[in-house]
Amino acid sequence: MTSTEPHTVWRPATLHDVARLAGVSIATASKALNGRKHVSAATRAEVLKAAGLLSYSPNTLARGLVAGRTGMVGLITSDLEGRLSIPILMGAEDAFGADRTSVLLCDARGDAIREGHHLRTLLSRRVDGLIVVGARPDPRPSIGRDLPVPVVYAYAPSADPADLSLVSDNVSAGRMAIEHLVELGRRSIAHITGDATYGAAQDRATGALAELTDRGLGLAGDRVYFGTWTEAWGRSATRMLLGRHTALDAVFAGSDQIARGVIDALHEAGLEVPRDVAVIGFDNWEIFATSSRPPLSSIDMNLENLGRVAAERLAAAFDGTLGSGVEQLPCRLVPRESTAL
Amino acid sequence: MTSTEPHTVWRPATLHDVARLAGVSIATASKALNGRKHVSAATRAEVLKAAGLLSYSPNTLARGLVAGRTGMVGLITSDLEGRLSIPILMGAEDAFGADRTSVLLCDARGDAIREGHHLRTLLSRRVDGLIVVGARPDPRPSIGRDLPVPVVYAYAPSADPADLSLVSDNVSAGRMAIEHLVELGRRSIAHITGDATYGAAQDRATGALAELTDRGLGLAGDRVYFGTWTEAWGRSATRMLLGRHTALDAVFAGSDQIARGVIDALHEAGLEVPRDVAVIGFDNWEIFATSSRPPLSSIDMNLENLGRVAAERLAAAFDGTLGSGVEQLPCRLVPRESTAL
DNA sequence: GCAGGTTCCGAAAACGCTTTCCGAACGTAA
DNA sequence: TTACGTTCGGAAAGCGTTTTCGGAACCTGC
Repeated sequence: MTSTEPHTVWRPATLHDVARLAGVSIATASKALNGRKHVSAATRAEVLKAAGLLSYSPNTLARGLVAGRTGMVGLITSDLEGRLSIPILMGAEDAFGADRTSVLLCDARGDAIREGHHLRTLLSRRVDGLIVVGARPDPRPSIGRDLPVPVVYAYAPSADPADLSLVSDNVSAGRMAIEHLVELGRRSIAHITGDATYGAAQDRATGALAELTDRGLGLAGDRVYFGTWTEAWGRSATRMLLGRHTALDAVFAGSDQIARGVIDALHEAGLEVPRDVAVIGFDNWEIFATSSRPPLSSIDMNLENLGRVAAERLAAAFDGTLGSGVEQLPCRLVPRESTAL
Repeated sequence: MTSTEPHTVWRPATLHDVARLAGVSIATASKALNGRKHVSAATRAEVLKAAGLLSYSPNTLARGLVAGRTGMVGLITSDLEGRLSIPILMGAEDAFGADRTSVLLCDARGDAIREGHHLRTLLSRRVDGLIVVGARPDPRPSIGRDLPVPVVYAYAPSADPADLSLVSDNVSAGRMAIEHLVELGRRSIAHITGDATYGAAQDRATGALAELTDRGLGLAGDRVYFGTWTEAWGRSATRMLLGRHTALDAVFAGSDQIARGVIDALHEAGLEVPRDVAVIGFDNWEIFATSSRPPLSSIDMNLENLGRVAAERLAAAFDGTLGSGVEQLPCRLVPRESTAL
């Protein structure tokens, strides 16, 4: 908190510096460093040595100016806690190769004005592409047609079918959860989930019902228990179910939080998980799933994969074409003790 | 998923285009758009009209090339879920002004190799500054001395005292928690917290003890209950406390997760929160604090503020000097029902 | 009608890099 | 020796800006 010497220590070396030190022209230096032809081995070595001495690091901006590509993509999110955007970002980083492409992350905080603002900023920075991550898995307004760069929507699809959207396959995920429970030998399965206005909740329920029907089973409690995405709802819905004296040996919860409420209520009722009732959640939110007792089996939306595919689609669009429509990506079952045996 | 027309619709207009359309030189166009002097009102209007027609948006890269500033800062994090980095990023965005400065976010995933890699990439992109966010609030290795740009460490301080680090003031936070409970009239206060190897845990405990001492009180249970950052530990520590038949009318928990375990165990024992025992947590992790029953009072580390101050320090460093050492930033009490009355 | 001062505009350099293209130097074959 | 091909290296243009500086046009007061 005290030092006050001027901070700037050294200006980064430029290609010009390297060339001068190596005694060649900047053209030759450039070619040598980039492995181009028309440079003798001796000169190349000389240039590399000079670059090393100056710890030269090429100015990516300048390079981008001439190449017409910046190697940056923008990620616009509305996800306040980063639970969605960080995994997606990591997937994208992986797919691009972190050294070739960097991600500019902007949080629009659910505000369309701010979103437009960020969009303009990113475009003026000449990002090569855009990933838009919504806050809830339902169609959201398109961020704009005819943008100068390709755009991929992840998690929340665009309402405009001309856009390309990547979402997790909630229907299959619903089937997957039921399949898992049935293979455990469970036959009286209830589905307690969140807000019925969420398309994802509907899709998961649809998938679950389809799988049950295919196996000649019905839903314990006779209906899907829609409610809110809270522990409290998980508890009260479970109490309702138990109060009806229906047979119950498994619950498919629409989120890990709901699942925790379910487990709570089951324990209260003297039932043991998974012996008496197996429980599976959704989201695989580590902090909830692993700190639950017993640890919670869950369906993971594979967000890293979403990010990875988004990056691939963008990369393809850079030198080619971008598709359109909604692409469903598979979820993944993460079994833990709450569905063990 | 079917459209395959070539994607690129239009190349963004350049200053050259604007100038041509307005019938002036690019120098004049530049001056007109940037509000410089030496441009007549008429010409300026003409240029602005042309820019509007072409929906011109200046190329920030090119601008950065000549200005020697990119208007980008790098944020290197190891925070897998983004719980820390997103709030810090938002604070930084706010302080910089999202239109002037953008944030390149890189996740090092706790890997020093990857961190070095990201560092190099960011430097070659000529970011104007760097924010390093650690995963746990303990000193971490410096990312490097004599970098060409100013660096601020947030949340986790750098081990090198020559670096500037911004951390939350855990000692004061500990005092704050105790003060709050005492003002509620509580006198038998226990402290159940996480891993003793965490400096933050020690600091909070130190603050709590100091405040108790200042008020002539001791710690219920006679010692700080260090353990793990889990609900399970919160439960078992609480059971131990209750088993000792010590008077207990409040618990200061080291994290919101621990606090939830504490509340669970209290309920199990037939005690009511906050009537019999008040509970305060730490982190103010919304999802835990608000879904707890009753909603959990907690100490918020003010991460947005951390980000904001980081941005301010960097901005000051751009045209001046960067301090060094560890700067403690205040936490904030968020009262909810678990300490009501 | 002319020195002097304002205004306004444009040519050109610069930022750091890549790439095209031309010329120099060398070696080889006739 | 001349002619030709090959291999290297450098000059220069260009990417899209900003900024400096010189000059043209105009106006003022004598």
